[in-house]
Order: sequence, then structure tokens, then C-alpha cells
Amino acid sequence: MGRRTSSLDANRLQAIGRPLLAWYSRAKRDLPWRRSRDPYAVWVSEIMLQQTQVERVRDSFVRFMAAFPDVHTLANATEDEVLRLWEGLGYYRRARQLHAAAKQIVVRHAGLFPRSVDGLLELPGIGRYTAGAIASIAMNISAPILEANSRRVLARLAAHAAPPDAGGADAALWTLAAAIVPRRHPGRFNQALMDLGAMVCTPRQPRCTACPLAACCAAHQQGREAEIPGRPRRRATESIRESAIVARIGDRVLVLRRGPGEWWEGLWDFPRLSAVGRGLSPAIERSPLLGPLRCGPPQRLGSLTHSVTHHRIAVAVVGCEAVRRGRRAAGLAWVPLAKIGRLAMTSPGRRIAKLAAEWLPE
DNA sequence: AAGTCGGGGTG
DNA sequence: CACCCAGACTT
Repeated sequence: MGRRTSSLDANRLQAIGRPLLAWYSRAKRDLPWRRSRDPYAVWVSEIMLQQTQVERVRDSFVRFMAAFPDVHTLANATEDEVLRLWEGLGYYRRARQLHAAAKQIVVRHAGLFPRSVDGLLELPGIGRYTAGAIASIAMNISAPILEANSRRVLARLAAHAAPPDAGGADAALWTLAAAIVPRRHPGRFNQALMDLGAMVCTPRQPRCTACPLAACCAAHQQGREAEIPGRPRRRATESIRESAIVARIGDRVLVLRRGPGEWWEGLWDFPRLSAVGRGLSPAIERSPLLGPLRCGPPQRLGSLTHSVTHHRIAVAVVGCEAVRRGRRAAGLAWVPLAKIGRLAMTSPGRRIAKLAAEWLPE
């Protein structure tokens, strides 16, 4: 056998389960979605948790489940309602796909979840990780998972130094994950791996002295836990400057819904233009987006920045008194500022609305 | 294989 | 500022 530290040998493999599950039973996190093993609840939580930290999901999960307690309720909801309850979580395609999948489950599967990894994979928004998570946690199917936490744990156990974006790096770790997931309690085992990664085997300064797997961790034995796994290459962030327009008539302001192919598809936002400063006024008048809109001199209300993946956007917020409404169009609405809370808005849109509220007394 | 998609908390 | 996160999907 020529295997060395690049993968776990059979002895180390067998050594994982017992100490890991013992650690989990006493150290596991108390999370709202762990109160239920209903596939629907597990599914909703897993979609929310994609690329989103646990602490940011807690409250949204509780609110969402209260509004849509089962797959039929979700399937019958409007996309606006679903998006509004997704507000602030980001990656809104997840919400649209969740909604589409709920309809699919109701129409094609009589409201019952497919009870296999392959069946789950056919639903929009469910990939290899999420299918394995739902299958193992909600259905007691011995399916592997690989995500940010368990990837780090397994990479260190096996001293697998390649960064996640390296070619073939994940394939080896998926193989490892499949080799170690037990037939008994696969869901607990997988969640234990994730909790260990989140609480002990952290990206920086892992707490190896508290780790139940330290004795069989190749990275720890080599003293390389700080450098494993390697960091992926980061793209440079690109800076963007634009203006957001709060066009006002009386107590109403102009908002628009983001369309297909745009960021925040389906969500409402204030109109924005790439022009800033002196060029803004003519840009407003020319903008096919806005009408054209006739309005008085733009007035600076404030500024804010936000980030979308590798873009950093500086927004100058400008208010103006519109003379008349301009064209009517789907996805364009004059909304009383007091009622803007009912719309599913982008996060910067919410902040812009706040500036607008300060501008407009009551 | 590389890009895209949010947002906020942390150091 | 950079880094991080219970990934999926398109090109």
C-alpha cells in the first residue's frame, strides 16, 4: 500500500465516527431547523444556508417557516411574498428556485419530497451538497456532503493542501466524504462534521486542543493546520460609482423592479444611473428608464456603499421633485413612502428609502 | 474551469 | 481594506 499522508488510511477512517459523534452529542449547536426532521424544514434551512452564515439565517428561517409552514403554502404563495421573506439574505435566485421547486413538488410529486439523492438533484436549487444534506438529515440516507466546514475538516484530516478552486481538489474530498459517511446516523455524522468545522476546526487559529479528531489529523500531526486548506485566488474588487434617484411627487416616490439578467432580479429598488455630479441632471432627462422624467434640480440626500460579490459600489443618493409622472410601465411604480415596507427591496434600496424618509417630513 | 450571484460580521 | 460563509448554475 503506497498511500501516505495524502489520504486517510483505514485505521484513521474507523477512528473518526465514535469520537466525532460523542463530541457532537454534547457540543452541538442549538439551531431552529434542528428541532424538526421534516424534509421541508430541512430543505428550507439548507437553501438558506448556502453560502450564508448560520447566525444570519436563524431569524429568517423562523419567520419564513411561520409564513410558509409547509410546501403547499409555499407553492401557493406569490413570488413577491417569497422574495419579501428572503429579504436581506442575498442570492435571491435561491428564493425563486425554492419557490419553483415547491410548485414542482406539489404538481409532480403530490407534495412529497423525492426520497433519494438523485430525485432531490432534479429539483432546482438543489446540488450535490444540498441533496446529500437533505437525504442524510431528513431521510436517514447514507449520503456524503461537502461544504465549507466539512471541506476544511476533511482537508486537514487528510493533509489535502490544495485550495478549493484547484482542479480536482474537491473530487478527492468528495471521495473521502463518501468513504467515511456511516450507514448508521449519517445525518448526525454529517452535521457533526459541519459543527466541528464551524466551532473547532476554524479557518484561522483552529482549536486543535479541543478537537476530538486531533489524534488522527494529518495536518495537525504535521503542524500544518494553519496552511491547510490553501486559500483560493481572489478576484480584484472593482469600484463602481453611480447615483440613486429619489424622484418624488407629494408623498410618493418612484421605484422599479429589477428585471431578468439584472442584479437582484425580482426585487424593488430606486432607479440608478451611472452618471454622477454635474452630469446627473441631463442623464435623468434622457433616461429611457425613467420616463423621461421632468424634475427640478437634484438635491444631495447622502451617500452609501455596498458590495456585490467583487464589486464595490459607491452610491450618491439624490432627491428631486418630479413635475409629472412620465411613462407608465410594468415594473415601475409610484409608491407612498410609508408603504414601501411592503415591497421586497434590495438592501441598498432599504437604506436609500431611509434617507428619503429623512428628506420627506412624515 | 471560471464567473456570477448578496450581505453583513469580523479582524 | 480582506476574509469568511451548510453552493448552484451558466458559459
